[in-house]
Amino acid sequence: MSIILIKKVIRKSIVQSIKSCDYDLNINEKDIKLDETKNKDIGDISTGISFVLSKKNQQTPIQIAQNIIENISINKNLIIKISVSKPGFINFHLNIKTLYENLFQIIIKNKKYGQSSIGTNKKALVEFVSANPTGPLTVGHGRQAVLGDVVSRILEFNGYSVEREYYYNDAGRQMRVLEESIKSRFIQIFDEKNEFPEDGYFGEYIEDIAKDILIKELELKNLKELNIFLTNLNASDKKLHLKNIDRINFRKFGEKVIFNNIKNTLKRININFDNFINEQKFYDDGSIDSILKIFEKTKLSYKKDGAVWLKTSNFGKEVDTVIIKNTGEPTYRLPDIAYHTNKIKRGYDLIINILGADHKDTVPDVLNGVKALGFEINHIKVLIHQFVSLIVKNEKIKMSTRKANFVTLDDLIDMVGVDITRYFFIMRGKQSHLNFDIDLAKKESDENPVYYLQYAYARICNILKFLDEEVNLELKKTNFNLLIEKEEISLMKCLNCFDEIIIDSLNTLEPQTLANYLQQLATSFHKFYANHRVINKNKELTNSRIKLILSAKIVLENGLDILGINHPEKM
RNA sequence: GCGCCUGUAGCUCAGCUGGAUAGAGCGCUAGCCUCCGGAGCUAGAGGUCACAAGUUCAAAUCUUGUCAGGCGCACCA
Repeated sequence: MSIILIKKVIRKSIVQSIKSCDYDLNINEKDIKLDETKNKDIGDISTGISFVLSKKNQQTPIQIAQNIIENISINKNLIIKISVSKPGFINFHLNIKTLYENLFQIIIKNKKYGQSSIGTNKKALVEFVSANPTGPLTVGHGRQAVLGDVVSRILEFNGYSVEREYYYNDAGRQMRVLEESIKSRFIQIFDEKNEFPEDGYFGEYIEDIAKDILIKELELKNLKELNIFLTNLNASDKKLHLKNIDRINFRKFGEKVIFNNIKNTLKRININFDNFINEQKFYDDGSIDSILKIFEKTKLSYKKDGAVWLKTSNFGKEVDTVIIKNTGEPTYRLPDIAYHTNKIKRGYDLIINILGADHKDTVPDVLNGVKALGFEINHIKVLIHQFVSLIVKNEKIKMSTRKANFVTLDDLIDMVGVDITRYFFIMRGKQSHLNFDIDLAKKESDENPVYYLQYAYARICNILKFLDEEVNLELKKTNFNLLIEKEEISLMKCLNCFDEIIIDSLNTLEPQTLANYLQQLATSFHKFYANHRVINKNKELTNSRIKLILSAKIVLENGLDILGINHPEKM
């Protein structure tokens, strides 16, 4: 029986016992907090409920604990022993049979082991990355990309059918600046003195795009040919080439190149989006107009200084917010509201939006706007993650695509590989302000914790290769009772917790919970491996241990699959 | 100035719905392969859990204040 169900049984038994002891306290099962004990000699699961009870009842915690365990009735097949310790804890000792039974379940269920049915027949939408195509994805985007993908995988493991969605805007100010930047670099090819826009995109990729455009214009094959062409150019030729510049669509070309690059990068780290949604859609289908009319009608918006304002002060904000500039152009909030109502109308059971900390303050505006339009928003979850800071020569640098002080996600993948890239971002909580030191990343990549997990997996695969044909591996004939060593038991206990970890990561949507668990599991396996031989002269014991490591293999595999990390059989 | 996030070992970070002796990796010190992979295992050094008060039987965890850092507070997205 899984740890979740065992805990349920314990809670129920405690509540019944408390009632039969006539203690004065209204307590239900949810109030009984159960903890894993650190020291397994004391017990496996403990509770401090006696401390709570001793307050209203004139007895010491120890006395209460004694009373509770004297009056408790609990299935001996699950809990073999209950004890009281020091100031008044009640400790439950698991019956080892439950661990054996769990191994059996793991092997039967295999890839399905640990899955819950919470999301069965439910649809979820996860929106993430959503970077406008103004430059390559940076390690900053990488954090969000991996977080979003793993959140999606957690949902899928729990039965949800998930759509991954990327929302972008290729019409705003950013894109105009991009266009000017490319154009300026293009002109600079012929006229070095041409001024580059002060707030332009300074990255080298802009020059590359400009050159690509020229290569295409001149119908050349590659950069080499272009360089030859340019060295042979005289002054009057240069002017000639700048003459036709207005018919070139710099923005469109740039967008195409950059978007391809972004999609490529995502593909490299095994992230595949189902939908790409362009903001323009909501102008075209009239939803922005109709929302505007509703706001006007319900007096949630008003005109002032030539602009249209949304009364965000009605939602508890200090000031109102402009939704249409005096130029007649909407700010991003309006299409965002339209987009979110569109998400809701598409009928998902769960809508997740992953955003960087810089967007946090806009969330209430959008959600309140959607709510004001009469939509239910309880099934929308917004996950905020903190930034990745770049450490260069021991100094923190804020990454900016515009200022071109960033490390691209592609560079990171080139340096350390896909698995370490993914693991790097999910082994830490999304609220941590990550420091990314590129030199350290290179240096540590050989010693990275992700290898520790993969090594455990590869070791298991390797052992299985040495199996003697004479060993009877029939599951029903397996004598689990032979697994009694300390390391075997702690490995089995670890395996027993997987389903709880899964539920936990579903509730919190924090992937690092799972990453931490897998580290523990790998440790537990490596310790077992170091102390005991799986394949040994005793064929019956060999079979039992094979079942144990097979279970570890299955759980490692299921866990790594959720994290989207490979588990090679050889390293 | 206001709001949100963070401060834990030399470094990078777990632990945070309060529970028993605060953990991991890297780095440092010393051990362990006749034997299924030493990318591993064992032992050790290293901590006023930023600081201060409070709540509690119990605080790294909750509350308040202070200090330090990140991010917001646009007719940018």
